[in-house]
Amino acid sequence: MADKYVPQEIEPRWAKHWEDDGLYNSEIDPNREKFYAMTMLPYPSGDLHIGHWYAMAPSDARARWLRMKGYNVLFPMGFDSFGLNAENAAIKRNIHPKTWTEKNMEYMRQQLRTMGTIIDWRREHATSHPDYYKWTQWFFLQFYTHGLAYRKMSAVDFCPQCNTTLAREQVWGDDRHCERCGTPVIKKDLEQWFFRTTDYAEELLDHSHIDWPERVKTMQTNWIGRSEGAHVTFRTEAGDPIEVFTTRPDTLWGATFMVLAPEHPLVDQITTDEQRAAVANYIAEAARKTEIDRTAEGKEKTGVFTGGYAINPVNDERIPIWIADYVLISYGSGAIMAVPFGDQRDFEFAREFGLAIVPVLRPAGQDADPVADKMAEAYEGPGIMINSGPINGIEHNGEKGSKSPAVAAAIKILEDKEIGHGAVNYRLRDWLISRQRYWGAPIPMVYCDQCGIVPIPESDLPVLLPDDVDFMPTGESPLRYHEGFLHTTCPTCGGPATRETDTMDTFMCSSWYQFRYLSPHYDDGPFDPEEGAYWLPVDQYTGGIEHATMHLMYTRFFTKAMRDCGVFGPMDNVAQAMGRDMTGMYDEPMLALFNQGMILGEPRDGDLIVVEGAFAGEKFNATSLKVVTSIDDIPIGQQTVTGGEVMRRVETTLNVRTPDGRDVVIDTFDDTTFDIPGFENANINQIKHHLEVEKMSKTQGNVVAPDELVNEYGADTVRAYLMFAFRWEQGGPWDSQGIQGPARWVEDVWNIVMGGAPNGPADPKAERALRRRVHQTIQKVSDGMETFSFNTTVAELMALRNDLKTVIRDQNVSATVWNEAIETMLTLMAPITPFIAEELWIKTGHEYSIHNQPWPAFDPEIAAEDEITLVVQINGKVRDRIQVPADISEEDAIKLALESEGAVRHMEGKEPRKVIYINQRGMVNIVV
RNA sequence: GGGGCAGUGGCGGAAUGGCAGACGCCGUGGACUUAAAAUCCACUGGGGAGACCCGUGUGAGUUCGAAUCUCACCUGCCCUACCA
Repeated sequence: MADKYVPQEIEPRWAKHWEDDGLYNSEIDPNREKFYAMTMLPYPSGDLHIGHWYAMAPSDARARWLRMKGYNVLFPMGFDSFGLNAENAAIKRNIHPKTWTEKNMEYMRQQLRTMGTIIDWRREHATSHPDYYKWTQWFFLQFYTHGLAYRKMSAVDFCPQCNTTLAREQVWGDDRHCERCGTPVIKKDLEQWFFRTTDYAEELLDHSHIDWPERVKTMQTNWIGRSEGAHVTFRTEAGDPIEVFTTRPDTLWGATFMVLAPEHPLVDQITTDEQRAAVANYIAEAARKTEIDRTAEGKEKTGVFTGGYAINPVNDERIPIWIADYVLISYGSGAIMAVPFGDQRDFEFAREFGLAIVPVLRPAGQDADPVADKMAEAYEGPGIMINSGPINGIEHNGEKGSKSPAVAAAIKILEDKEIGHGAVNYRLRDWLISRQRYWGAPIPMVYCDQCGIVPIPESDLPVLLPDDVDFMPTGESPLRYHEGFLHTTCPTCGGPATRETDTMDTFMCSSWYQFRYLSPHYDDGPFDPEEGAYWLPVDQYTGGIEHATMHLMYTRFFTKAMRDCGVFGPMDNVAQAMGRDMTGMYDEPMLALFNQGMILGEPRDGDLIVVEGAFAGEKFNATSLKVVTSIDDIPIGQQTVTGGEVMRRVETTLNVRTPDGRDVVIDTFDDTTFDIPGFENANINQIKHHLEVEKMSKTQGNVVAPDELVNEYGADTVRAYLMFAFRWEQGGPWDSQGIQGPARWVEDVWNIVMGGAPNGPADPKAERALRRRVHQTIQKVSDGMETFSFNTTVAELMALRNDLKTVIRDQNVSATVWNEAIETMLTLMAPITPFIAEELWIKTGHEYSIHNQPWPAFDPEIAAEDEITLVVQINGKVRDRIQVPADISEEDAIKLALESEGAVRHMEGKEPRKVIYINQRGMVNIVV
């Protein structure tokens, strides 16, 4: 063969050619339908890992497919380049975050270019560049002006490792740890900036205009946590109001005590002198306890009586006020009315402290009222109200909110008596955006003794990050110690003022980046209205599920807030002139979303070793070490020889599991001899340790480097493998053997195409069969691209390869039919393996570029089978298969089926009771 | 405790009411080779000489027909959690 497949030569050449030509430059074209496809932008950690490839390459393939289908496609890329990693690197390695970030981005750009994407690099942006964060700051000012940003002192979550506050969404898990570093958070009282996300709670619950995965919608819905009920105002004996939220206002007549969160502002006032010491003690205890301690104690209720009393507004009963840490200051009003009869937590608390329980409902289907002393747990089900004055006899049907007649009746009474009103409460909190860190966009505000909080005028943006800063992790922003940054003059009065030294949560930068791609160098606004009117909104977004309640909520909030601040106004006229109807187009950032899965590390057994040496206490000091092939070669229970499977290696120490299941720690030294088959001068570094299926991480040693794969196999093969290996939405553990399949496929295609057309006598039947297969492949590949079923898409193309190999062996189609098949196959492959498709396209005498070819048209007539296998079933079991013409009539099919050998044998002369004919599947089922 | 998703060969997976296991990896046998790699050919869910039988986490059900629909259970993963 004259020409061998050398991806290392082909791929860089085409990558350069395409870029020099601007083949993938996306320009506004009102005559063509646009498609804005986007993948979540990477953080510039410094190395593109296999997860980036897995997220981007299939997305790129789909964008390419849409492009060939005739859409004007925009597929941009940028960097989420503010953030803690850069700052931590600065502290650790004494490199400036800017230097570190820029260097990483430069390297990653090069890596990304090997992937063969249709990224339009002219539109790249990085969120840490001043011409980007100027507009992040501008959005802050817009939100501030429109009342969507406010500053408040509150108990906020603080990560002691990252030395900064976190938004509620960024605190994860049972132990409430930092999303980024895993350290449990602590509470701090701080003045912080918030965005009013809760104003949008109701709108964020509405997912009806977006095609997003159910899972994401459910997670967001649960996160927002809407509950319907009522606000009720109780009063202390002194007349101070205590507002509570309840989902069960119908049970108000059973409220026998109140509980305040220990941090509640009224606690001090209510507490009587006798109780003061006990209360102070309890508050101190609660503050001291970490979240972990609280959970560790399970649901054991603790609390203290304040000595104070409140009046139940519906029946004027005098009820005691307690404090307890099961009431959270951060939810609702930080105070509850306790109804031990109908709420399990209140029930437990009442039983613990001997408080009154008043039944207020007769459970459905029972003919006697419940007796408080006999109850084992609270009753939360439906029934008829009792002991509840004006609402006695009304039904609580178990439905939530006003759908329950009893709840509706209770709300009416509250509103009539003006002691409360129907209300909706959300679990969602306002978004805390202040971060006490350097490497982020400065919040553009100043504090003036004369004028108070003053926004920086738009014309003075951006507020630049100073370069010369000490990166000491103090828990306060390093900017606070930068005199030149800190001290400024008040924009209003010109007097001395200090700047806000906190920076913004980096999720703020990524909340609007889809807009900046449109015009990354535009100077008169965050994006060019001309571009926006054409490209917006994003048609297809792809990325990981981990951002369901973070980035994906924030960007939805941001888009809606932008709309309400009038940011999209300038686009309207342009859109109208273009003939685009933008109704509802500013409500959601991304119309469709697809979540790809994650690639996990490859599992592997550790080396089996036999070690000679001696035990020194618990450890075994090795003099020689040998890798063996069988567990039977390892002696057990000896003093000078041990061994087993290597489970872990830390420096020169090995953790080994012996054949009888014990764990031994083996120390090796400079003079320890190593005998490892396949290595000349073996050393400890060549010992392989056991790997479980886990997330990839450097410390685990299970990281797959895409650069190495590209060097070895070429980007086309890596792309194809990532699309073929798993269901894209699922992901799974890496399999280093599996890449052989796609590697052979790509190489086969090369050899098939370079081998040229067959030259034997053509067989019309074989020609028809080949054309049929080609058109069936067009349909299946198109369907697969549409539905993100990339694995079956590649499988179909592999199957076509198999058929072409058969044709080569049989040498029985004409050059015309052959060439048509090759042409179509290359076009179908172009989105998946862009380099080899282009190279072979040109080599087979076609015009540059294959990536400007239209997607092949599917012809159902050519794809139709003319003969099918008729499956004959008796009572649902396959008993025969017969070849019949595809257009066989029902009668003929049934007749042939009844006469078939297998059917006759299994019917044993019985009469068919019923015969079912399935046309589409070519099947006859005979019931006897 | 609440909510969601999933369970198919040794492995990744295909089939969403109609021939279970497409496509690929691994494996086995053979060809080529002094040999190996690569490549090519054949086989590759289990049982059985075979006709056939069994088989999609378990058990029931609906149906002429169930991996697919319904119910219960088991297992795993994800989210959430004293949310009033």
